Amino acid sequence: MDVCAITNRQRRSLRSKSASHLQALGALLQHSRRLDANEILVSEGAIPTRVFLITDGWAIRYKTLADGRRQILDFLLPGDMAGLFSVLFDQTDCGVQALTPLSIRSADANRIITELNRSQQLAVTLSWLAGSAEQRMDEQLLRVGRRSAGERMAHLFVELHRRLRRNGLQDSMARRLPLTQKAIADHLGMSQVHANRTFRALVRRSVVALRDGVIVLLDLSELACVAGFEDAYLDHTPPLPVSPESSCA
Amino acid sequence: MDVCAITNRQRRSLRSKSASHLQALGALLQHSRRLDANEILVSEGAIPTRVFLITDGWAIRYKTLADGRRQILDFLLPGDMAGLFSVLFDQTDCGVQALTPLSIRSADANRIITELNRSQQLAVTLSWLAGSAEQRMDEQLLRVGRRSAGERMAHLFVELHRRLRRNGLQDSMARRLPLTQKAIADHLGMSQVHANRTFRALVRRSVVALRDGVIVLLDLSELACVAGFEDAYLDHTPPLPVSPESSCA
DNA sequence: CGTATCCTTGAGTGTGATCAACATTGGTGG
DNA sequence: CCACCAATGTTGATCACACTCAAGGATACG
Repeated sequence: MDVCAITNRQRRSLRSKSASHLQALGALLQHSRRLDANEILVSEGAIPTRVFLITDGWAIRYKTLADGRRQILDFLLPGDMAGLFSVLFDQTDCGVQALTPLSIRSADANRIITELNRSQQLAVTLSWLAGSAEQRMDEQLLRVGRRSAGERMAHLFVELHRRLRRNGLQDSMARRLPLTQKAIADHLGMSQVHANRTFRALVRRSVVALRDGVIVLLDLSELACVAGFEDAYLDHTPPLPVSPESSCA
Repeated sequence: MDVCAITNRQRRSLRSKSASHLQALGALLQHSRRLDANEILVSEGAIPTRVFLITDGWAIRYKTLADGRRQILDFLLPGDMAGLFSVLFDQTDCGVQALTPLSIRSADANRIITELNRSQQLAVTLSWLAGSAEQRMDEQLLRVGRRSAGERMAHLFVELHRRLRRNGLQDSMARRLPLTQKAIADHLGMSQVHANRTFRALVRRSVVALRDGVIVLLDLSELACVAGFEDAYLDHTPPLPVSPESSCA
């Protein structure tokens, strides 16, 4: 009997249990709310008090420097959670802000901590979410640190498309990204002007377009090619049970 | 009674429990081993089979692109763990390599998974470690994305010093960084040549020096100043129980 | 309408990359 | 012990990618 096979079975079991407990975690988040675009959910350095689930719209996790330079660490899409790890600490290390009008559900940090102490599985689920998040951060770091501007942007677009699809959106919807060029710039570590020029270059190659202020992905395989996208790094880390209609899009 | 105070008490309790379970986790890692510099512990894309604790020496977590460009995601110092989150997935998203001669202790992934299913607290501890790691990654992303070369390098040095001290090293030892300029470059997203020039500039200001191939930090407060170091982002995330002299202003 | 936000484009500048050469060190084998 | 090689650090010259500054156009909103 292969040791590795045993491990894999255990992993699968861990994962499916986590998936079901993710539902349980979702059930804790009762309180619904809507926010306008640009509204701040969590400010940098605040004391964490609530945990959020994005049910509709996009948000960002970000950090800023004293002189105003901003880095968008991560985009939060429908189905993603926010503030989950900060719950364990006294201070949030980054802010969270709505990028579009937003629908969220949330719960008090107390509630989550209590539950965390009680439920074995919730804790495992949390580790698992943390692991997924870290994999994304790793990829993002490689992107910013070692790829050219064009590669960075194409790569980001492909990743967002995959995440949207995985979170349950139709392909046609997953191709529509409500991003400003400033936001892209702040995520990819470049100036807004340069983001524009880089974007224009992709438009000229007909792989993307800008329609009504929304970025539309036209040619995903060409985009993946430009990006030098190394496949499947997202595929083995589904944060939600791959149920047909898992989300609330 | 302030809700926030309750939360904080719960947090503290969670944290101290995690701290003690970190010891327990360490106890699981029985198997000792030594490696030469540059030896690879985990190759990229491998199936995770073991979890490591660095007991002496430095290692790196890294990713590479097809054409050889490399990004060092994180430095692993004595007292740090590796491979802990990958255990939950089928594939490691990054490689781990010794930077100096290395002493490690390790355990089989099976063992960890089994324990994870059994021990409530281990899972919480894992989440907590994941949270700390994520905070570091966030800071690293801000560094690479939004800081100038000089700021980046100074900031990295300050962070490494603090981490070394927090992991229990004497100040004089924590000022000695066994880094090649290529490694620094690959971590900060710049060329080796530029890393050299940037480093030289710091040497000229007498804040650092190179002695016997080891980088020595001379003036930490000046270094923090050059870095625009925003204080204390590491201080509230001690991975070990907060010992009396944890801080170093 | 005036103001704000975002996109677009041009011009000039500079940070950082690339290429190349050389010094120094440490290790290896003849 | 010396010759050789592989890493690493250092420096110069050249060039390109990306930044800043600036200005104008489009759209939305009060």
